[in-house]
Amino acid sequence: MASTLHDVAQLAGVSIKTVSNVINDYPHIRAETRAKVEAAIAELSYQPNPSARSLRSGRTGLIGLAVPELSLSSYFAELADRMIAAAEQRGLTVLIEQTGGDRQRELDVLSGARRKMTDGLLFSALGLQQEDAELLRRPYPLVLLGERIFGGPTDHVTMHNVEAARAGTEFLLGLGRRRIAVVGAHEGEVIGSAGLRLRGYREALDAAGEPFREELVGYALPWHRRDGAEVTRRLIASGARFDALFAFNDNLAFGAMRALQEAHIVIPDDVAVLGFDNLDDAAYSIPSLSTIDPGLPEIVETSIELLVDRIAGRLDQERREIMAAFRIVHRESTPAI
Amino acid sequence: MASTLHDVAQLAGVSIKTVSNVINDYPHIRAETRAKVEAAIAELSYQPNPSARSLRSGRTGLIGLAVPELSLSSYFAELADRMIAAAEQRGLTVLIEQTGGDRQRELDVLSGARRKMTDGLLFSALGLQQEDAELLRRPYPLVLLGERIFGGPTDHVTMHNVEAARAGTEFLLGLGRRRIAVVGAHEGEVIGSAGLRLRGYREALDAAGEPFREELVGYALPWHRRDGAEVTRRLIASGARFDALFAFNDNLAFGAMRALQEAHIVIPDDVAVLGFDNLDDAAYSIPSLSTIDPGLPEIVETSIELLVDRIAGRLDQERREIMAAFRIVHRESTPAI
DNA sequence: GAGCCGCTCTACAACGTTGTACGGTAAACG
DNA sequence: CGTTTACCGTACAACGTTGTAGAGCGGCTC
Repeated sequence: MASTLHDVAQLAGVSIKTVSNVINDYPHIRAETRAKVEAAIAELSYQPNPSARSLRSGRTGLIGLAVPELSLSSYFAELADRMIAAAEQRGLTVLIEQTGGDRQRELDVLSGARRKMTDGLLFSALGLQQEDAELLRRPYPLVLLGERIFGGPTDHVTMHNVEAARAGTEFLLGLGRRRIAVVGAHEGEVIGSAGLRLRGYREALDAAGEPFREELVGYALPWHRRDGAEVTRRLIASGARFDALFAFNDNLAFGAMRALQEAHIVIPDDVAVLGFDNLDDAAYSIPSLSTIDPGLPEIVETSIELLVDRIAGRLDQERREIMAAFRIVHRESTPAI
Repeated sequence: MASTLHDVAQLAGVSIKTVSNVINDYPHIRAETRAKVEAAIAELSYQPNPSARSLRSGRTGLIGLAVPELSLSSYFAELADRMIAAAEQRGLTVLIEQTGGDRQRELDVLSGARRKMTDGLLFSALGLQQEDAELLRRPYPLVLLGERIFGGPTDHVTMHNVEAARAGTEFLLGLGRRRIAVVGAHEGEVIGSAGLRLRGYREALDAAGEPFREELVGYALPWHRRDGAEVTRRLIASGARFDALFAFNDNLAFGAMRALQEAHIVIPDDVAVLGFDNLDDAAYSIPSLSTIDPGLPEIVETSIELLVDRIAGRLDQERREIMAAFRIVHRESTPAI
């Protein structure tokens, strides 16, 4: 059924290598020869065999994208969606691998069989920790995403977590809110989205001379909608008073809004709500969610660019750490100024 | 860097083919030899080269999953998530391709370069139409998902759209609601999720002796949250009265609920809302969404099973059409009985 | 004890492609 | 006019694996 270079060469009356040269845009081919070959390719509707090509060339045209999961966290679905599109523009195919955010499965991804079939890996870690940094030293192109590890041996694309969380908190303070609950903290975490965002929150409080109130900190792991709802229910039940709520991602915020409304707390009058991620859904929740936009398009373009660069070039050049620009998106869950 | 069968063979003092036999669980190998080989494999941390393997065997271990998109429609993210996990259990890797629901891009997927690097395709079409059925006749394993084409040349896994929509409508009628708006109809569509669900809706009305009111039909394409909101706003603005709303998917329902609440219409007292898909989010919206569960796990398992079967076996055996079982999930957006 | 069978292992070829080396021709140069 | 240079095309080998065929050996059957 499937035709090969050999068939095309025979039909066009040239050598097999000439057909290969035509396909690979080798410059020194007579127009006449090229036309003959192209006609033969069309007639046989020839398509190169990618396995043979990869075997010979050492490149598969595949890149891995390791994420915790596609559903539940819309953030990773949006990330994957954009990554697939961005890769396609560069002639690459994305192969998605789900880790569940589990440390062991993340380690498995790093050395699993799929590393032999991809040219590089975009690695969005959630279970690894700063101490695991050296485990990222691998003999293949690897770009790290996320905020679990900093200063590791690989290129790294991330966001301004501390600054953004600080700006978000300052934004809420600027609205006159003084008792700002947070949802999504992780017990004892220093590095990682939760730790960094909590740090930004505290910095803003300190700068404004507001006390840090432990009773307003809601711990949640993982960061799904249901966790946001549960934590917020507990905060409400604890009797702690708060006039704003900063959720460390939009999913948590959606769940938190749910819990607030159950308790007949009015958003934003009684409690202003701010999220983080600017998911597509944030514009369509009820009320629509004010949130921090971490610059996903920039993250996607940059990380693919870095990976492509590593694939093409040397693995030993200096590592790069890039942070995307953020901005605060003001919607209905925070009062108009 | 990477070691080959050759290296392992040399280290173990056996032939290259013996190593291959060990790896592929060929039964007739002395325990002693096997141990030697396995030690050598471990020492060199040998991993087979998938390109060479594919070239020689004709199998890549990859299967394509074509969906319209991963973000925006959580349904496809959940589908992809489960499909990746189900494939993994069978030693397969899923390669996701996004078509945007565009007919031309769907056709491109059918004959694109990726078909040469996958052993089969799970194809969730949205842009193709019944007339395109014959275009699905392909020389590779192909399982069709969705409801755009019926009776085509391939295996097909779908859901009971008509029956489920009818049951959903009867459920609303059973609550005493008589003026049931629908959101998500497609102008003139007969086959396709929208057409079939509209048919189920009409069948239920007919059976109950209720008139079909054209003014209660909201047309929406695509089926994103924003479309549900827009259509519902128009329905409200038109002055048409309705006491229930049946959205043809959950995203539309979320958008519709948003529009209803904007207009201070109380759910479910003034208007009961029913969705379709049972997304994870449906349990966490405000109010939580009653919806029709189309049996996603069954769809995923079945379609992978069919595809694996085609890959392993003959392509010419009779085509199969399988429908997953559905059920109605009762939550807050419809009144307690 | 001749013949047969099953077990264990090996040699060789092949999958379809691309890199290397080189042969030949025509144009450009000194 | 001889030599270099650019251009166009080819032959061969190699990428790492698995299928096929078969060799060698021991034990079993009759």
